[in-house]
Amino acid sequence: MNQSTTEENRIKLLTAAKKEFLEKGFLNASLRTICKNAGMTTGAVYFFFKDKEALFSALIKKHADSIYELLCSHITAEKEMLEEEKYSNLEKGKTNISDIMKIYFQHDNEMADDMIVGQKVFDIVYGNYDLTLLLLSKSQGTEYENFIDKLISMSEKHIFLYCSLFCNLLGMKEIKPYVVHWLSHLMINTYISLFLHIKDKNEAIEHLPVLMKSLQAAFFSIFSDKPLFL
Amino acid sequence: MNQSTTEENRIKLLTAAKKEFLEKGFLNASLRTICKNAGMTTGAVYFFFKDKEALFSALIKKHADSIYELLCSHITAEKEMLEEEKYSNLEKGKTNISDIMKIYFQHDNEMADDMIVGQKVFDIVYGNYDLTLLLLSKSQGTEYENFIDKLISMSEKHIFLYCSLFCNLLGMKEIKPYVVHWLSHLMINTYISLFLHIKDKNEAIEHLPVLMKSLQAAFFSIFSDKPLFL
Amino acid sequence: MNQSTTEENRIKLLTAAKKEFLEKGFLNASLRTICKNAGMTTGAVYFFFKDKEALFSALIKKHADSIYELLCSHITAEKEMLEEEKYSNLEKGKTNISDIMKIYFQHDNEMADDMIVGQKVFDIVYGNYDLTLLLLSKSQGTEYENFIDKLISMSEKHIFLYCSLFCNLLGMKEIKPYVVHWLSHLMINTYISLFLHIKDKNEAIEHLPVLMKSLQAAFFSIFSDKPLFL
Amino acid sequence: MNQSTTEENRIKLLTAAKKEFLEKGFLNASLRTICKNAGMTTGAVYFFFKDKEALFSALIKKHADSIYELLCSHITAEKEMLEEEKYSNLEKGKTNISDIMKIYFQHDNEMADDMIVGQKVFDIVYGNYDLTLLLLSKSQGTEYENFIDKLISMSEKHIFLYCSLFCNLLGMKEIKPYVVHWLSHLMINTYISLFLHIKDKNEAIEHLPVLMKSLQAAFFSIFSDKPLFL
DNA sequence: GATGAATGAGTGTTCATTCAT
DNA sequence: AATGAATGAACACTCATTCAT
Repeated sequence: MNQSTTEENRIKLLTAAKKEFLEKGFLNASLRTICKNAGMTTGAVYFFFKDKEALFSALIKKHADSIYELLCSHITAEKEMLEEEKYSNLEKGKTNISDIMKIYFQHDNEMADDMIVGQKVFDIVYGNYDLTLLLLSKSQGTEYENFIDKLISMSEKHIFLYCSLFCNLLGMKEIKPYVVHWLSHLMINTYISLFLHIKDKNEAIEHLPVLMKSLQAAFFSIFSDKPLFL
Repeated sequence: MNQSTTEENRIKLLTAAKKEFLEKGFLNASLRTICKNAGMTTGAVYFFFKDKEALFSALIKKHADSIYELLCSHITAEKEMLEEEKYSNLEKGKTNISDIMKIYFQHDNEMADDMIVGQKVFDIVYGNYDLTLLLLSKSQGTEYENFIDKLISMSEKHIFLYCSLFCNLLGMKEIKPYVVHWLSHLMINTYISLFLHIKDKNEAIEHLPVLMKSLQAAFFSIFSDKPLFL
Repeated sequence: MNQSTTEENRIKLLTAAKKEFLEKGFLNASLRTICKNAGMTTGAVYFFFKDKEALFSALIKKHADSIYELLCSHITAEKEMLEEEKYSNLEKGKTNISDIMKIYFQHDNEMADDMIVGQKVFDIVYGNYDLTLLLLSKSQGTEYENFIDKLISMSEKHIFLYCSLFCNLLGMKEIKPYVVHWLSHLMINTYISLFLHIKDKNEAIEHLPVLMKSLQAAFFSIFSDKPLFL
Repeated sequence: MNQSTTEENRIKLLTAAKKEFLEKGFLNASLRTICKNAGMTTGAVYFFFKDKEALFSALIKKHADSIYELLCSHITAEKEMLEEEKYSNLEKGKTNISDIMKIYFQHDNEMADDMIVGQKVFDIVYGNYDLTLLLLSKSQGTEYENFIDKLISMSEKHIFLYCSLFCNLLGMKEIKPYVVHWLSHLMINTYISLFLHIKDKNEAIEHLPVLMKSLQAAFFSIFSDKPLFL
């Protein structure tokens, strides 16, 4: 018991910090309160952590990194798929969107990739609900305050590749940058909204197919001039 | 001159407050700074306003209300349209989604209702860019911090009516509440994201048709079991 | 009584600050102690002063300025005397130090300039003994921590002019810069040491003639190769 | 290896302390920083030293002592010289200052005593420039903060003897105590100023003859009533 | 011999708010 | 109608020091 006391105190501090940050957000959280709740004195926090922000980061760094990296690897994977040129049989400028969608969903059926990634994300994200909440909603004033924007802009690059490819095949002019951004925004916030509203992971996962299908509809509709698929 | 001085001072205070809140957000804004910039002393603010939050509210109340009410009246209007039962020719449980869409877009062609509302919203929202920014991004810590959620949950009721009607006609079981919420989230955030990224109203409006079509695709795809309109 | 309370409080604060700074020096002084002794709360100091250093400066600025300016004007005056070329009858390179001293002390007898300046300095410096003490001994950590150096380097320029002139007349090579600096150091510290040791102004003034004569001896000996005026 | 490790750690600590004290002065130095730079933990310092001040003292005690003792022994030596009564041929009350100076400088030519002491001082003082700097400029808050005063008041006793003797021979009344103090101040600060401004020992020594001659002029001028050696 | 953890009082500073005038 | 003075609690953070191990 004795030798673990320090680590226990560190954890007490982190636990109290998590609670306080969740309740008040980073900026309004009080180190005093955290220490008091951890049964320690104000100075103690500075033994373990450089400053208030380091305490916050210590809570969520690993978590934030794993979320970020999962998205990175997903995007890298998709990029490779595009480079494999599944769409290479299609004739540039003369293809129509239905042909593209057929290929897209073939692949999707095989891999169900989007949903697999979705599930992985949910494993992590729901694996520590509080930390994710901290990261997404309570990090204003820290280096993580733009975390969502980072996710969006990463996903944006990925979506842009698809848009470029499809526009090229369809003979359309490029999708406007903001629309690409918006699509990315849509996707990332779909996950985030789901997370924030549905506290139970399995229930969230049950929602995924519908949301994905709907997002895909939103996405592909971009490439059609017709009012809507009629 | 004398009787208007007071009103002038009120306005100076509000102007300085707007600047400060925009720069730092509600919580981090300093009343001291506001008063200094308004050329007044700290006490003055308490003559005009009950406290810091009342000052913030005084800035955006009208603006927030008008946005809120516009959405209300839009929803009421749509509700009436539904009650007029444009879809009454369709046979319950035996209609398919294409039929519904035909009617939906007929009406839309006549009215271009969604886009008209969109334009009205933009008139208000871009009419005072700063106040909208305050409301959407700088209101944490005030009664308005959940303003977006309020919009979403109002829009939710509206979307729910459509969903109910369509499901009924299609013989589907009801759309899950969260999916309805999410659709609403999608729509509201589409406006908000557009606003935050595109500072120029006309440019924003140019984006609307694409975004609306895409949102409609997302919406209608909900009612189809098929992977996607193929 | 009521309307003067604020100014009284300001003075209480300054008085308490003076006491605390004198006892502990700027860096080790505690604003809390100052406020407590002034019968005020910690925040009060920030109504009157920007920060701790501004409180210190408020105490001694005028005082420091008047000392500095007195020295400035003295030096300017002496410079003009040199420009009047009292020494113009002497032949460059062929004069000896006794001739120079004769002229120097002629002027000095008329004006007793050095001592008059000395007396003025003492009027100011002893006029508020505590403030001078603050400035000279307790200002580490403030903008005044190098005040003495400023005085020395100003006096240095003045002494340099004399040295240049005399060396020129004597046909000597220039006095080394450090020696000029040291002479300046000598002079300024003579005043400062006197001040710090002799708390009574008149007693201090009684010492001046001896010290001045001795300093002059130190000064003129620089220009002689002989062991000493024998 | 083991038994020297402790000593090595002591030295690491002292080295890091020297650096920190030089940079920030005693009061503003941080034990934390010292320990960190020494690669040790905060507690370690308290094994070797009683407290912060003991650490400082451990650095400079020997150095300060040797400077102090050199001055002591010099003064003792001079006292003996005086007791040998080199000036015993002179008639009390009827001697003039020139006669005294002749003897003084005779002795000085033989021994060049002042300058020899000066060189010894410089060997020590420049032998460890950092420690001397610590002692002279960074010791505020420690028992050494008045070290210079101690030197001055010791040298004072020495100068007092000369003054007494000379006054006696000259038939003058005693030099005032403060003037004696000031002369001592002059001398000690001449060394200190030289040290602080001229980092190179040999260059400093080159300056000594001029400074000494000048100081001697200052000294002997004290015993003359005439305006100055004319 | 030295660590590493923890203390607790201390720092200067900022804040929204109050209130007599 | 508005000032200007003052409050007092709160803030993040630093410090020299202690002590069980």
